[in-house]
Amino acid sequence: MSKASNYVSEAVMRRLPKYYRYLDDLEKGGVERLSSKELSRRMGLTASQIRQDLNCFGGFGQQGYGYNVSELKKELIKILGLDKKYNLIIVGAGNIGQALANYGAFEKEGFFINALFDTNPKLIGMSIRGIKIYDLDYLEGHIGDNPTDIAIIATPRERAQEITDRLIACDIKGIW
Amino acid sequence: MSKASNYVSEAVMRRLPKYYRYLDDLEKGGVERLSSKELSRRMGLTASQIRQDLNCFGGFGQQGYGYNVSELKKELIKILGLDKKYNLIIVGAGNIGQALANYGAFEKEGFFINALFDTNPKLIGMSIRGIKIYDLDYLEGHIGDNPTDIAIIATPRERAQEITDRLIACDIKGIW
DNA sequence: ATTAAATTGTTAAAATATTATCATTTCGAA
DNA sequence: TTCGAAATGATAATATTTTAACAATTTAAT
Repeated sequence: MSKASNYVSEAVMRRLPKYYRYLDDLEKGGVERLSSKELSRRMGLTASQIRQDLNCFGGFGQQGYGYNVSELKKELIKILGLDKKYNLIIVGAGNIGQALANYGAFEKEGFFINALFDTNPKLIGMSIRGIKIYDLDYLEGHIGDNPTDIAIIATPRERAQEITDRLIACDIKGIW
Repeated sequence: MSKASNYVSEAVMRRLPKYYRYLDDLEKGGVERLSSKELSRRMGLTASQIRQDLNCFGGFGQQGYGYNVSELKKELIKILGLDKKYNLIIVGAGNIGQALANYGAFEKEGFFINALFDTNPKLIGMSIRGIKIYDLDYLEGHIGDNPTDIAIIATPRERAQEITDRLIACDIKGIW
């Protein structure tokens, strides 16, 4: 049923979120079953590519029938890790950082913003939607004390490199 | 000097903005000359790839010397169209749409937001930084009357497809 | 119960993209 | 001025990605 190889190419990984979004829409639209051909028509890819992409993770379809939309969507959720929760921090509490912190919809997708960091004394100590703004000096301390999966860098570009280096030193899994 | 072929692969196009950002940083750091080898070291690509990518557009380098940073940057500006001005509209004046409209830094890069669109009667008629919010019904009308290069969709996802269709019907060059 | 149509998963072929190689050119030191 | 080191741009080799083809299986109609 499922393939032996465990390596999945980057090109495939890039397409997975797109598959997921289409399946989510189709499921919401009440579509239950779907052929690679039909999906290819909608997405503008080839049916062959879709079948090959999905087969990297296992034979989710059924010959002569196609794919079950909900089932396939569930598999994609597992593959993409959308069923997991992620803890975020935002470095830079300026315009963009504040806008992101205020934008509540991330929680629904499993992303929880735990802290903001900045160097501006006027901002340090403030809270946005209950999320505290800390002194940038405390960055490593916070990451050491709190599980942190992803950091969003929302600083002027000049500072981004330095921040990136510091985050990498902390073993952050994802930087955005 | 320059290559005959005029087709440039998507993979190359995806890398160009990254080249530009590195060159911009290097120029600001006072670096005048640069070899493909040195750039490859910094960017984590192969020197060969960099040379081949750049050669899609012409022989900007000099044997035995390398590339002149400012000159190469200028070429990339031309290739990427960063010297041009673009007129934008934002469809959806909710959280994200407003945040984008408020974020002034786009103008510096040549992107001018000309209008916002929404269906919410409370928002229609309002202005953000002098940018008016129009009724979504007026979308086609506005695009017909004003040069519009790019549309940013900042609506809930359910509406995005319909908006996209309408924008495509208007011959918008870019949708984000 | 048969059969035709539809569809998958897999294998093979074709197309693209990346990397290595190398002749040629330029710089810069002796 | 000569020579070696450094570097490009082009070409060739390798690797990856995409597409096509097809046997096997399932559905559904007659």
